[in-house]
Amino acid sequence: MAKHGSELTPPTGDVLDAAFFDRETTTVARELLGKVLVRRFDGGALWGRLVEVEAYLGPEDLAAHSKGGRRTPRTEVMFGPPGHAYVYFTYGMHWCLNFVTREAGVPQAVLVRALEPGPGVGRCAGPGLVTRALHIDRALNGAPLQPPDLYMVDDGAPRRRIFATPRVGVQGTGRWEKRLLRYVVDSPFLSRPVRRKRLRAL
DNA sequence: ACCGCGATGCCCT
DNA sequence: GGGCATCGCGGTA
Repeated sequence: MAKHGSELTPPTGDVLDAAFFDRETTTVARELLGKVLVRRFDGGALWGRLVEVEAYLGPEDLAAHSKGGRRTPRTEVMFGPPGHAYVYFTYGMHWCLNFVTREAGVPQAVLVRALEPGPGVGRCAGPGLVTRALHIDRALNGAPLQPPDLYMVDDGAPRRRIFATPRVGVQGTGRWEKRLLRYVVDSPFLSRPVRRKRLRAL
């Protein structure tokens, strides 16, 4: 009996590989919706289905940590190859999980903002909650998105209608704060409700 | 429903 | 030292 995590088996299917992440970041972000994030540790497994993500398009994107090509110890993994985890710490208490996209040298990423939690998984309606529920922290920064520790699975679930909104918590970045780079599917597990009227279908 | 605010620590053109 | 890709709470409505 494992100490932590569920005893149940996570969904199986194709594991998303580096080629999946080595594409337009907005495309990757949209296609990630409905796929399953799996976290294994201590012999247990935790997982959830992605329902909310955001694209960060540095260096142009003034809301991205990699804006202006900023290359620092924190942003370093975003300059690396696609299909790796970028995990950063914010507000003194929260970790945020991103997936690095595009080829090495192009510092872009997709932020995981909300999941529909699998069995035994706590609330995942927000980036800080996702990492807390799945036990994700600095130890996974730079990790490849491959079994066993952390990976994405396409279990063949049907695609759902995708909507786009401005990104959460992005201000003072001119046109970037208006761009529709947050992608969601209709779900009760979003980090914040989306007004039907403002939804823009893709 | 929206709004303000405190917690808390790392980052840094 | 100021800001931060957040969260949960408590107030007002």
